[in-house]
Amino acid sequence: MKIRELLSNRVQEAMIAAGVPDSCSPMVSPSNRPQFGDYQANGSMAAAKQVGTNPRELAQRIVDQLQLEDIASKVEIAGPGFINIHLSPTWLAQLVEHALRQPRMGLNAVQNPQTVVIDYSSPNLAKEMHVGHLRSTIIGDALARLLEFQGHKVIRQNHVGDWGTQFGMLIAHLEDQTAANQLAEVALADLETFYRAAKQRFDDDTAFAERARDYVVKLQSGDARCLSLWQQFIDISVAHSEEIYQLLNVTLTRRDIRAESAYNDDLPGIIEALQQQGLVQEDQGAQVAFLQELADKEGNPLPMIVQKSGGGYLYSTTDLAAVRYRNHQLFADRILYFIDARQSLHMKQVFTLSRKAGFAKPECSLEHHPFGTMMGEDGKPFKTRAGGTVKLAELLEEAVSRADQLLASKGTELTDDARRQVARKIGIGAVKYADLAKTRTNDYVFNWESMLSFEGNTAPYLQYAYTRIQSIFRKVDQPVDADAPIELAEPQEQALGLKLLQLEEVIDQVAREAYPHLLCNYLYELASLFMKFYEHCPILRSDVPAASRASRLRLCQATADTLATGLDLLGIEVMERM
RNA sequence: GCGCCCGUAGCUCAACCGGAUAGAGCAACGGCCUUCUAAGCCGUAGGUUGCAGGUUCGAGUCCUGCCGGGCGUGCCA
Repeated sequence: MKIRELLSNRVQEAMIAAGVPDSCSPMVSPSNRPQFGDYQANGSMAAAKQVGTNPRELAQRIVDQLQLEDIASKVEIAGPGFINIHLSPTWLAQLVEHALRQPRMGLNAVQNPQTVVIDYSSPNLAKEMHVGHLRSTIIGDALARLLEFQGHKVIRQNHVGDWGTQFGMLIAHLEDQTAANQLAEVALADLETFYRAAKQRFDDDTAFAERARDYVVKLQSGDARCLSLWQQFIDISVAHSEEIYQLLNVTLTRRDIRAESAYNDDLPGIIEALQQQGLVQEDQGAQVAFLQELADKEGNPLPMIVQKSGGGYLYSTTDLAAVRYRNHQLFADRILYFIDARQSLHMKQVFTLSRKAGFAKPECSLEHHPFGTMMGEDGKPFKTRAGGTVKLAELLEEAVSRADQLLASKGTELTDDARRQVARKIGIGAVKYADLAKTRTNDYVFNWESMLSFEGNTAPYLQYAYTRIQSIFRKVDQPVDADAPIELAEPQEQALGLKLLQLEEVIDQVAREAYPHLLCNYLYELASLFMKFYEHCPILRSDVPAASRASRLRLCQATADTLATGLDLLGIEVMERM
């Protein structure tokens, strides 16, 4: 049940009955102040302008036509023509009861499931995963979970970088290490160190650099020896990534990898297709598409190189091949890219040319959902004190370790073993939530203090709300009456009940706009309303009437389920105790 | 040069196709635990939404100009 949708329909009907053209939106949204009711319809002001009448009078005519007797306790007109709707607590109580009786709190799968390809994480396998990969990985995974929950067919595509000139020096260096009787696994235990060593030799040793370049050519021409070394390198690097994904509670697996190299054989065909359609021309030896759609204000088209003058391909070529594959092999209805905002222009170019070349079907939605950079507290990109990139593995270890120390300092009753489990969920959850809770498109400041202070809009606050509920259930001496009527008598109960019913609206919005912070905000508000309810409405105290107790226990259950579901969509775990 | 993004309380962030008195948390101050986990709740204080114009019944939100910051901009990805 989506209350907003229901009210929108009712108000729209009333507007039409009041003589307003059906192109006018009812503009129903949750009220921002309690005195303005639960929902407000703001459409009559704009409609009055179009009809040429007084907005307050029109609002009155709409209200006269409005059929809400069954669900609203009060409808009033305020200000220049706002229509404020106060919902009936008994009606809300019925809705909560109804939702509780159904699986998944009554959240149904969408009517028209789509095939949605999600391109996210996509680290470069030449190096270890670092903080720069965190946002794409976390946000993309949240959308994958959420769209899957809605019933869409989600195809994860981890477009890892496993090809290119740097692999020449890496496999040359690997060859020397293994020749010196060192196991590949040992040599590659620290990818970052390995990369730096290879780069150092490449820069200092001309003979080595020569061999590295030679290996690039051999690799691309399918030399068995080089391919074998390359494969060893890739396997170990992928294993590193998988470890990170598991620790992060991210759903990506080896099967979701569709590496750059997977498109190698397609690249000549991409260029041919572009040439045949006259979409590219040779310019200074390179194959270039001049995009009039992205021209500057003088009308100069934007150049996009798709093949280098030496015949080599670029990431633009691979991305074009990926669009074609996702359209014509995976049959995508939507393709979501969770890629750094700095690549916005590149994505525009890829999308534009893909459309023109027919790699993307007209009905397929191509969506770049960019995100900002993770900043340190100094306002500059997040780095170690020494100025290096921060390894993701080390960051996550620190998060878990900090959470563990915090648990210890709070005097938790958990056993050491249980505490480690909980520390992992809290630490990892804190890092993920801190990222997810900020508007995706903005840069954001990474700060241990605020994400692990466990106060305010943080994962631990939500997890704590959940454990408080579980604690209540542990203390209940009699079985909970699963059919007890819900009563929303106190204001805190009404506010909580209404919020519980709004999850689906939020999920829909996140699915459309790919902004997980909307779900975070919702969950925080829900937890916050629960805390107020918890403080104000006693449940197990002996002086609480049995009917109130049963009703409140069911509200607790609904809150716990909603929190767990919402957090799960974000890839964050809950625990019974903390 | 051109293009894109950003600028909201001391700090970190919200504000749902333009809506009412711009909201939270942190930090500050004051209350609330012999009773369901105080990682909590209640309250006080804190704002010329970078600046100046414009459109509108109504602008943090849209338009123009300026200031400040970030990023991108033909052979890396």
